[in-house]
Amino acid sequence: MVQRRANMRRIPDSTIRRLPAYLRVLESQKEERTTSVALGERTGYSSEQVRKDLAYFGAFGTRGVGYDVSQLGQQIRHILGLDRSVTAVLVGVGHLGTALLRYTQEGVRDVQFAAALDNNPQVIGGAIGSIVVEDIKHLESVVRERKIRLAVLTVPAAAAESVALRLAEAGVGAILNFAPVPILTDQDRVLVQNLDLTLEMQAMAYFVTEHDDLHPPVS
Amino acid sequence: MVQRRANMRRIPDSTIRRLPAYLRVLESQKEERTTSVALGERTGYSSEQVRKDLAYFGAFGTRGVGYDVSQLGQQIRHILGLDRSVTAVLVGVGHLGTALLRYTQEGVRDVQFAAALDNNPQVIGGAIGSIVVEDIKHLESVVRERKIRLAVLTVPAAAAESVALRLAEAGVGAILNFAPVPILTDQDRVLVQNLDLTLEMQAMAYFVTEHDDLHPPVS
DNA sequence: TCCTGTGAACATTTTCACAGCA
DNA sequence: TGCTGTGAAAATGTTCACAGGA
Repeated sequence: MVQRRANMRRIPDSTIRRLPAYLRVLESQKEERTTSVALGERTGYSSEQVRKDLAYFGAFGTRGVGYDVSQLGQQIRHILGLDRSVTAVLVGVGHLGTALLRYTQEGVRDVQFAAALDNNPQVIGGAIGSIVVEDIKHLESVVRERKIRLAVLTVPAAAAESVALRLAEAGVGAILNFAPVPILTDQDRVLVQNLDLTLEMQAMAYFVTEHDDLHPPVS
Repeated sequence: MVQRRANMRRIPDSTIRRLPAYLRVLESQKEERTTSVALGERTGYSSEQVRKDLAYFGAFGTRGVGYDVSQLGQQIRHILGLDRSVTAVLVGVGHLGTALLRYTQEGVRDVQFAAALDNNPQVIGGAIGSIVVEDIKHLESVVRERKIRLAVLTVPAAAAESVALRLAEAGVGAILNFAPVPILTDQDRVLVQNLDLTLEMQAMAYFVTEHDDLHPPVS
């Protein structure tokens, strides 16, 4: 889960996490108007949930009618900061990093990577789409000069902590960490979201497992 | 979030999601014993949280002492079903799929992929580690013959829904969907967890954005 | 009438505080 | 004394139910 620096906040985290999903539906929408029911169906959330989420930032739907698609989209982009082109740095251009670099070059609504860094000479200098991979030794100057506030970490476990430290030191505001080890330090300076894909798969295993025998507390 | 088929449940979802993190710490642990405080520090959760999670399935720590590392590890593996070698199928061997295939071949504790499928002739027949990529047209027989219960979807958005349908039809119990579009159908037959990495990045953008101007509900 | 916006009820999750065993 | 296990309180998140404007 996201750990916050301060805690004064008006919009719940859970709402923030759903906004990008609404946004994507809105951007694939041809009609000018939509409703909370339609938005709910296409995102998998309840219509009440949708309305409550949108109401948090004073969304103006029209009673009896619904929401204006482009206006609402613009508003969500503004909340998320996506209208101010959030620039990010990706560290670790392996398969996962490459996948993320490609995804984010497909849509305009996405977070844009201003740089991709790696320490592998075989990778440095190569391009993923329009982004040229640079040497990780330039991490500090890249972050400072391009005013990067968001970092995505896709490095091996062993490197994660030290790279995170350098990123925090260089002044990024948040780190989305995909390395298979949690980043635990410096959480008052940067916000860290750990997202470990192998852990997610292990959790899923539970849901396909028969548990009849489990609960009688084992002795 | 995970949507459940039934809802009788004793261990909360939130607990299940943390168990793999505890497990990983336990397996990198040299000492024979550990405590809820140590486990908390290394996973980023509070010690009370750890104790409560472990108590759900009748864990036996020893008061005044702590938990037996190997016993607790074994117990968590059992809860998650990882001691019965959960076999999974990966569909879509792009960069993300390849990354997942590699990760899960590194540790014994992980979910093991029994098959990887794709529709690209360039990819079919190739190997990622010890796993040979097979033609997606064999999806149904692969799932049935290898008794696969868990599917990981890393296909393009356009293919996600139809592949999910085939997987559900073939009898998998759960789908972990990384495609940038939510799987919404058939949720009473299979459990679906949608995990969209680009959406996660967009949500992170919020946390590095200044919001002073936002809240005065916009008019 | 239709669909939003929202207080209130409900449910879930986390944190607190401490009793109790080794 | 040290650390677990657990009720109770607090916080957070979701659903219900309906008032009210277009």
